[in-house]
Amino acid sequence: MQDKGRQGRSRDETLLFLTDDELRNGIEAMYFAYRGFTADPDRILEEYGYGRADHRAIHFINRSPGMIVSELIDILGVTKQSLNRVLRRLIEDELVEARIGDGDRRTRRLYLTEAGRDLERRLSETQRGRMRAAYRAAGPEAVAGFRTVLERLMDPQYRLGSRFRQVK
Amino acid sequence: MQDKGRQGRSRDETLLFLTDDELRNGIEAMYFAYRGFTADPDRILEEYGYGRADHRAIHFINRSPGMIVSELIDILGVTKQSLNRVLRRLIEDELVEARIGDGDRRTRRLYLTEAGRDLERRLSETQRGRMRAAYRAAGPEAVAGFRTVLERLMDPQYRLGSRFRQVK
DNA sequence: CGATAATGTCAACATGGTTGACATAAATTT
DNA sequence: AAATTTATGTCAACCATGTTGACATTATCG
Repeated sequence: MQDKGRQGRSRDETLLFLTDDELRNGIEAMYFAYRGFTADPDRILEEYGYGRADHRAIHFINRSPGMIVSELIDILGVTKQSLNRVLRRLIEDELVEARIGDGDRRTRRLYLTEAGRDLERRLSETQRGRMRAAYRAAGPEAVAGFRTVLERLMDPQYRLGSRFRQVK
Repeated sequence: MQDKGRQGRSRDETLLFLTDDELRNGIEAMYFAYRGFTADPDRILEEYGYGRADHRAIHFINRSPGMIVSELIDILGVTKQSLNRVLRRLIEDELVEARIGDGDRRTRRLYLTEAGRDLERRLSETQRGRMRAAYRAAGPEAVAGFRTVLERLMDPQYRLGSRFRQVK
């Protein structure tokens, strides 16, 4: 945290939070925080024989019920083959239901079944629990900062604001 | 961001940042931010035929040169077999050097070679670039909040303070 | 000397990604 | 109406990265 590693860019304000050291600390913090953040759901998923990929599908289907397959592919950033392997099992296991699209009958609208919502709730509860504890300990201003930086770290099309009003 | 989904727990202060909705937004933000955050290094690694596991090993060896294998295993949270597969290749490719421990000759002290440091620098530069842009756009107070929440999200033994003075 | 510790290695397996090729049904364009 | 495009599904092969279990070597410790 000392003042070292500063290049030519030093204005007269305190830009210490932009030193390479601070940036490296932030990078490491992201790594460890993400790991902690996924640890609890991973344990639950293991009971069911599911993995993180299943969790993500469940999360986003719950978040936007009626989403079609190609939208989910875009959000997850995986190939249709990869997603299909996941979806096929979730549908077989009756956690997810795929209904034929009303307008465009080529599409499949995805919904969680009651059992799907139950698992989602279990997964989400532990994760929200950890998030809530972190938020509570850090306080509202820290949380606002946390969210601001996260939004800036993601690729712009995934920012909360952009995600549900695509231009296309 | 409206006032909905609040349960019985509402004190008279503004606890809106603890609503399930806000928590879910935070969870999603972590997911997308982590993805953005790893995207640039992933592209570079692909050129070399390396993956994220190699990146992590390189990162931590650079961070603490002379670290022994078992310490790296603990930090990464993987098995020795898994790490060994990664290390073997990095050593063969002469990005990492493993020297016999001075005191305890059973141990191997790990160091990046010149080539290893070069790759580390390339990987780190893009990642720091993104982090710097996010930090700069968000400002120092947001950054402080970001770091506070991240520290709370990780398992306690990985917090920056704890990591280099283990009780053991 | 015997037990323990640090490391390495082989093999088998699981998860979750990829690419490529092909199939079907429905919508859209010509 | 026919041709093309789109949305989805499927098979197969492959890769990266994790796991468990078994075993070997070398060095340290009691």
